[in-house]
Amino acid sequence: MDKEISMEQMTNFCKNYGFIFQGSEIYGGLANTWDYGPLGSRLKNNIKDAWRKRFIQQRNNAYEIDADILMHPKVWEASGHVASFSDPLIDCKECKMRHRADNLINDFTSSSIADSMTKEEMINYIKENNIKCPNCNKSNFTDIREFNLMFQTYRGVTNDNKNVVYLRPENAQGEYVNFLNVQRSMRCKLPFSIGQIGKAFRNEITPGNFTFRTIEFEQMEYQTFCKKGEDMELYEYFKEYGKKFFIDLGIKEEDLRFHDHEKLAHYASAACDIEYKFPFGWGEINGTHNRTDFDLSAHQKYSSISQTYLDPDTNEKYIPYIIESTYGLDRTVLAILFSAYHVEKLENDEREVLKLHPFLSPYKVAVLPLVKKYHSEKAKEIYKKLSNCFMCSYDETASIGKRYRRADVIGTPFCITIDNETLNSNTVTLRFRDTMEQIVLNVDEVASYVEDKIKF
RNA sequence: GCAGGUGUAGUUUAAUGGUAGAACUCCAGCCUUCCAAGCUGAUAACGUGGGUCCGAUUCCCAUCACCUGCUCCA
Repeated sequence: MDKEISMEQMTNFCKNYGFIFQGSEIYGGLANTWDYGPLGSRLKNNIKDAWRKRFIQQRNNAYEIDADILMHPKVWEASGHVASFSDPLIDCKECKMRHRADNLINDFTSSSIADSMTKEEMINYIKENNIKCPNCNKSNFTDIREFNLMFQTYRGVTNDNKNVVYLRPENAQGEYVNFLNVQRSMRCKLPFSIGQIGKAFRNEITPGNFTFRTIEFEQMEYQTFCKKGEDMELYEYFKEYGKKFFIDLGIKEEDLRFHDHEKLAHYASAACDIEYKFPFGWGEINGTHNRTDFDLSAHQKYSSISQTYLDPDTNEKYIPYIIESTYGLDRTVLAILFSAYHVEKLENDEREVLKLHPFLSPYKVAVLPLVKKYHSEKAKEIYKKLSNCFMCSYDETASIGKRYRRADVIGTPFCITIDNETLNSNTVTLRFRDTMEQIVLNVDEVASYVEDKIKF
């Protein structure tokens, strides 16, 4: 961006132009929920399509699925989320600092004995050993409260514990439990990939930065199943492939960086984020993980269904390794908005312009009659025709200059004006958003001209 | 979850213990033949709930939401 824009200004921008609205706004809002408006959902869907093109269409042996949000509860036991997503939290009554009880004990003893303790055992241990708050050095804690990051609900009409189901906290398990289904039905050989776009839910209390951290969020996930030994090469490959994807979407390379993890999640042997430089600092927009054979092994154990692959080349049977590359869709939308937002100084004026990749733009062409009473009939005719090919907008109010600006600020790459020449010789003036250059085209050439320019 | 800040039309804001004025935007009309022109008109706001008070947008309390910084998570 040429001009710094704060998170607050971006929030207002998104509201003003119909990209993103606060969730349940008329009721005062619900924390960390945001609704995509007409332009925001177009942008988001275009990003999904761009991802599909790069990750499914243009790659060999890659398949998209659409798994259910609700899955068998055992899935989350196998994945480790039931255990590791419920942290035993404890608050210091003196300084109000919140801690994890198991960490307090483990740090105190320099061991991992708390990992096998129950809640009561942990409370007692802290009391007996007079473990102090690391912040204020006093020992006056609340009870332990377990806070599970997974949203729980119940199937059936009774709130019986046996009927607990979870909203998925990640999409990945949908791909893993369908590994064999996809492999058989698509006759896949390793390595192959399963991608999925969908919503996931995490019941986090932590505040978000606009849509950066929300309780409901959408991911574009890509799981590549491979032979052990080929995993690290693929891992490195997908890190770079992901970065290139973001650059192709229009994010500047200097606003991106890799962040290798030292502390790893329970399922991963290697993890690296791609981060974007947001106003609040660097924030993760992609995560690439080497999940090894952890997930499929766990599902084999919990389901008693073999998750092995018979390698036709070597006749070996083994559980594949998985390289996961996850894209936070809402975060990608936000990063792209920040990247695209510009304020340009003109001679006596300035313009706000969203320099989106044309493929991502909500509208591809704005159709503008030069003078409403002379040209609007013809313009509507052309608008109707072009709308068969791509999203168009139509604007006949206020001056032509103002209408150009309206198109600029929402990222429409092309404007065509309908004037007397259109009526006489069937030509229109086509104007580029980025350079404000104009060319004259025959009406019948517009669609194919634009189609060519909006490719991803 | 902690600390601080903010909350008045879509946006930016003004004033006020006696229910609010503007600019921009948007809409309608006039004008206008290529980059936010002009004129006329219209719509539109005190986050929510309590309390004090004859009366609260204003003072107090609570709550909700957002922003900033921590913390946490990945």
